[in-house]
Amino acid sequence: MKVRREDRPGESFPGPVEEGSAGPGRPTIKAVAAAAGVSTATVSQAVNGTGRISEATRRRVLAAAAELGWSPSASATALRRARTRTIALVVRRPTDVLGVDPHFSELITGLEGELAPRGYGLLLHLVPGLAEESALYERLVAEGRIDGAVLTEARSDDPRPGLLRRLGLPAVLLGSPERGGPVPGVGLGQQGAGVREAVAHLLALGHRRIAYVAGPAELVHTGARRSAFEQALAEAGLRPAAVRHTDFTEEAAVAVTEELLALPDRPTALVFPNDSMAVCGMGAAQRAGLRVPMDVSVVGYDNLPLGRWLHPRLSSVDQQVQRVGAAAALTLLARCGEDVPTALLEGRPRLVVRESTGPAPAAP
Amino acid sequence: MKVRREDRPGESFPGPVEEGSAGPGRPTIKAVAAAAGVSTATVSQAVNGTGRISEATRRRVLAAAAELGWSPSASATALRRARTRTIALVVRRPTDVLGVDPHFSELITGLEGELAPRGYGLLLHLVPGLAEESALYERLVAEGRIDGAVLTEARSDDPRPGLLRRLGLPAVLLGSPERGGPVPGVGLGQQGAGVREAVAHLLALGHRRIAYVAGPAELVHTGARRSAFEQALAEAGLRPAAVRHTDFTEEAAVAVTEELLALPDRPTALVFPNDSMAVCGMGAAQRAGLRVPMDVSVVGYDNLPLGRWLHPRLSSVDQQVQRVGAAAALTLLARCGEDVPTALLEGRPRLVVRESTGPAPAAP
DNA sequence: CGACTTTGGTTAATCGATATACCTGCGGGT
DNA sequence: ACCCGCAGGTATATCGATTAACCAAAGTCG
Repeated sequence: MKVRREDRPGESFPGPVEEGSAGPGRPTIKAVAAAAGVSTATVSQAVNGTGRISEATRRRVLAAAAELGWSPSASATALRRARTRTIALVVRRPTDVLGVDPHFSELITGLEGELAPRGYGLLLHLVPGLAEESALYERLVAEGRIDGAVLTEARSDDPRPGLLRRLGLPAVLLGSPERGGPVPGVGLGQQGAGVREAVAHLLALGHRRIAYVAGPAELVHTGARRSAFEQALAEAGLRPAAVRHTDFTEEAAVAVTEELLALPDRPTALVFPNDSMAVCGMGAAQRAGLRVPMDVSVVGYDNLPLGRWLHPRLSSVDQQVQRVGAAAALTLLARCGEDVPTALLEGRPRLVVRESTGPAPAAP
Repeated sequence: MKVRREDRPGESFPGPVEEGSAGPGRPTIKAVAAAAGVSTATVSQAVNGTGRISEATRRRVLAAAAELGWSPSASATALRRARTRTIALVVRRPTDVLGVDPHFSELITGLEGELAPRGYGLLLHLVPGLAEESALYERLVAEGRIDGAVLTEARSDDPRPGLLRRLGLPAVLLGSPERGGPVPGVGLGQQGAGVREAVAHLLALGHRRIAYVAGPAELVHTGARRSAFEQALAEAGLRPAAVRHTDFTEEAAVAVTEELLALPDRPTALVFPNDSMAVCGMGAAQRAGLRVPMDVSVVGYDNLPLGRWLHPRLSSVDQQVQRVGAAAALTLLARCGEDVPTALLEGRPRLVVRESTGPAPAAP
């Protein structure tokens, strides 16, 4: 199919929109001032609540503004105040054929919930790699397009906090438990607790050969979770059946699962670093003729909505990404000089037990 | 967990970022002009390629700009030119507890691919309902925050194209085959073809009792696909085993599936309006003790990445959402006065046959 | 009663870039 | 020698809002 444009008889939306076709254009502060019989300065002060304006005049101005449907121009305000009321979220996508991790959908939902009511916008960008991400921040800052940025997936040696600090751009970092870095970290910090709970659950079900599928080694949370996993097992006097690092792709999930299930001493439970991969792993296991959870148990991470509806329903660690997003937004807004309540992120990651985990199979 | 901020000994990122902490602030066009020994007008013209500037001076200016790391201020340019180089995408999410439909991730990927290289940004907003969506456009336009908008999920009596036309905002509408409306439609127009192909596939497999799960009746594509479905069956001398409208939520998918499978004359195949719902339906069927595809076949729509990895792998109609996104971006950019190639959207929706469809079970 | 404060507003500079109108040499034609 | 045209820039108004400085009128107080 071709995008309409040629071979159409009754073309009704020609080329670019002609300027001024919408009448006299949008009203400016001048029009409002004239309508209210005051100066533009008064309008500005009335709307912003600054300066000394009588209640009567203020109402008159507000009425005039509403009447004309006027809102201050974002560009003009941004220029004058050097604040754009825009926050950037840059998503690095592993490969460019796949879409964005569903994880981000949740995060965005959480962010938007706090940003929108305060008149802030979310500027979304997708980049292939870390180098492009840094270059993008430089450009966005150089152009003065944003007031702050949300950094996701902290890495062990992450160049971004330092960069943004140098650029003077407020930022928050997700996925890092570290304190005192160049930018504040938010949530996703007690990842270990979630993993520990998952391990405890599996141990209680009688599992002894538990394998762990980890994310890319360069991510901070990968290490945190991995050591939590190993430690939790160690406390029970066990060692991991296996630990494999992956690049977070579905392909890798399938490949690793197949490999783990072919091990001479097959693990009875698999712990995955996110739900997408867990789903893939579950599929791979089933395809290999194993039943979940009778032959092998599977645990995911993130508790995506979809997991509730699969068969079997996916047991997963809920880390409340939405709330983390909200907290990140609040923290960032505070750093942008906005007057917001302190971000409270009560609770920690919790395991949600569903159907993909069950008693360990009797020893063969 | 609490967001760090209190009870911390070595606070190292205090309150709002203090102004000017990053040195002399970002360079302006004046600095570049001074460095190059020319006027600011010359700098502007050199950078924009307008006016008459000698090649030598141009290079000198560009060098100075690069040296200082200067890019024109987006706010200033936007104010002067009345162009923000920002496009809005407003996502309406059915309920606020769930995240964003993965479908949108694909769409965004496609949009970004064309927007980013041209220096355009994507402003993302989430709203609960249609009324809020319209109000949001009004605000964004009143504030002059955007140059255009991508409208998704065309409705049969959609107020948005008219609204944006009145507001004078360039826009494209996704999911509408209609021509000649107030704004151009893009792709997602031959939905019928995809459904027809799916039906043909099922018929060839021997299915005779095929049920159709439809989206909300108010969406344009729902009607288009539904009639394509009924027509395709009619051509084979059949009637739908059932047609049910839903609100696109996972809950509805599960409920409808359970209802359909409990029908006295149980359908042997189910066609869903998107992959998320198909996955839910598949889960519901399996949970009801049915095997997919031996007892019941399932077809989705969208061909999301995840479908490839489930067990069984999901048969689905691929409508190339990413490409549609790219085409939408190009069409919109053209309407914004940008010089871009005409959007070509070759191909039409195609069925991808995987494992969730199989021969119809022998009649009981 | 005159200096002083307070109230309620206005004037004008400013943010950074763009575009129009306007100079300034300089070579060429006559 | 004089005017013209043009290449190559520059001075300045402008986009729309904010804000510091300022001002007029109306209390206020010793």
